[in-house]
Parts: sequence; structure tokens; C-alpha cells
Amino acid sequence: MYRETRQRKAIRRALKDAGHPLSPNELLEAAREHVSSLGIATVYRNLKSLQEEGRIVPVELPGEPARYEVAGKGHHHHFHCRQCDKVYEVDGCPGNLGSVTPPGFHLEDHEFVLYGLCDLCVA
Amino acid sequence: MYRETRQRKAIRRALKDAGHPLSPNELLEAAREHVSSLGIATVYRNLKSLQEEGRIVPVELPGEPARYEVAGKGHHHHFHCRQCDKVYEVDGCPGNLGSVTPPGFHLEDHEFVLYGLCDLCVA
DNA sequence: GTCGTTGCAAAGCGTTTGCAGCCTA
DNA sequence: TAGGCTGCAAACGCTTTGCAACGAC
Repeated sequence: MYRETRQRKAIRRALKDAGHPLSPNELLEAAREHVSSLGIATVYRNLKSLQEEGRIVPVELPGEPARYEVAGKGHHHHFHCRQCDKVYEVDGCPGNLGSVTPPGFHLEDHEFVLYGLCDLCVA
Repeated sequence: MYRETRQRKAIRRALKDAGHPLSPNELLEAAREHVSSLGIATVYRNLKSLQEEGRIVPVELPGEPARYEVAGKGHHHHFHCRQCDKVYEVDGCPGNLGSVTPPGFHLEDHEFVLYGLCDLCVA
């Protein structure tokens, strides 16, 4: 159904190579290394279709534009470095969620974001 | 330093009366009940100055426009109802954060968002 | 050759800013 | 009365959409 164009390949490859969530703009710059004429509209369109296919998932952090990462990584959360602005995956989950859910509320999902300095910026 | 204008009063009152975080637009509609000529630019300007004064704090949820609540409530998190789109405060905190922080990283803060149905929407 | 895809430019949408007149202190 | 504040409209940055040309199948 979806065609494998040069642009689409470049976008998927850039996302995979990055290893951490990328914003549309970061993705544009990265993918332009392979397809220099790439336009931002194409990035958005492909992000949308890749999401619909389930190949990537949005990583939405409070007050930040959405970033995207490859799907299928299992339950995890993110660490946002205040210095370099990169977003890292963190495995595991604090759990203990029922204890903070108000009575009568139905909990379906949760998001969890850590803020601080990554190992590179600590040094 | 800051003048207590009708607009400013209406905005602060609307925020206080709501009892839960409001978006700029929700705030505009609520505050217009008292000052019908109120403009959205004034809402944004007052939100900014009230923040600088420390009277309100932004509540930023992933993928959502910022909402605002009155400051001074102590450590808490939020529950976002998927049905009515309201945001509620939840007291307490799962804790156990150190266990998910990657080695070498310096944890300074965290955000935590619950998703599901509020008690009104469950019923 | 078909028809989905691309790049450009224009349109949207939420937020910010410039400016002349207004109103609080 | 002075200078901060307001409302309007224009500007802004990010995202989406319209359209004609392009290119994967």
C-alpha cells in the first residue's frame, strides 16, 4: 500500500540510526544527509503514515514538540536532559500507581518523565 | 508593581473558582463572564505575569496546550480524563524514582501523568 | 500509465508583539 | 497625570493542506 520512496527510506533510516526520539526538525536535518531536497511537509506526512502503520510511536513530553521513536520497544519511559535537550529511554517503571489513583477513577495508562542531567552532561 | 485591573481580577478569580487547571482558552471564556470585552492577548499576558509573581504554575501535559493552576499546592501530579478532557490533581507520588534512573544520570525532577476516566465519566 | 508521493507555497492554529488609547495608582 | 494595561490586528513558529509535477510499481 505505501510506496518505499527515497524520502521514506531516508526518514526511517534516520530514525533508526539516531537511537533516541527525534523531533520533526531533527529528523529533517538527519534525513537530508541522504535526500538533500527533502521538505518538511514530507517529513510530517511520513511521520503520520508511519504512525498509522504502527512502525513508529510519538514521544510527547510536557511543553515540548512531539518526538518520534521506532515502535515495539515495550513499556518504558523517558529522561529529558535539561542541558543538551536530548531524550533518553529508561527501562522499568516505578509502579505503585493504584495508590495515587483517586477513588472512583478508572486508570488506563500513565506517562512518566524524568528531568535532570544525562551522564555526558554531568561530566 | 502590578496593577489590579478588572481583567486581572477576573482571570485570577476564574482560575481559583475552577478548582482544576485551565487552558488559556477555557480561562478566556470563564473570565469573560465578568469582563465580557476581555481579549485573549490579555489572558496570555496575565498568565505570564502571574507566573513570574509565583501566583500560578503551568501544568504541561504531553501533547496538550499548557494549562494553569494556582500555586502553592505542594507536590502533586495530574489525572487526565480521556472522556471529558478535564485535568484533576492527584495527591501523592509513586516514589521509587532512583530505581529507574540510569547510572551516571543526575535526577532533578519528574513529571507524572495518569490517563483514564474520572469518576463522573465512569458513571 | 496510474495514482500515490513530493516540494513548494499558502493556509491554519495557538501564542506573542506593536501600537494607540485607556485606566489604575 | 504617568506609565502600566488593554484590545485589536499583525506577526510568528510549527504543522497541515492544495496543487501541479514526479516517480514507484
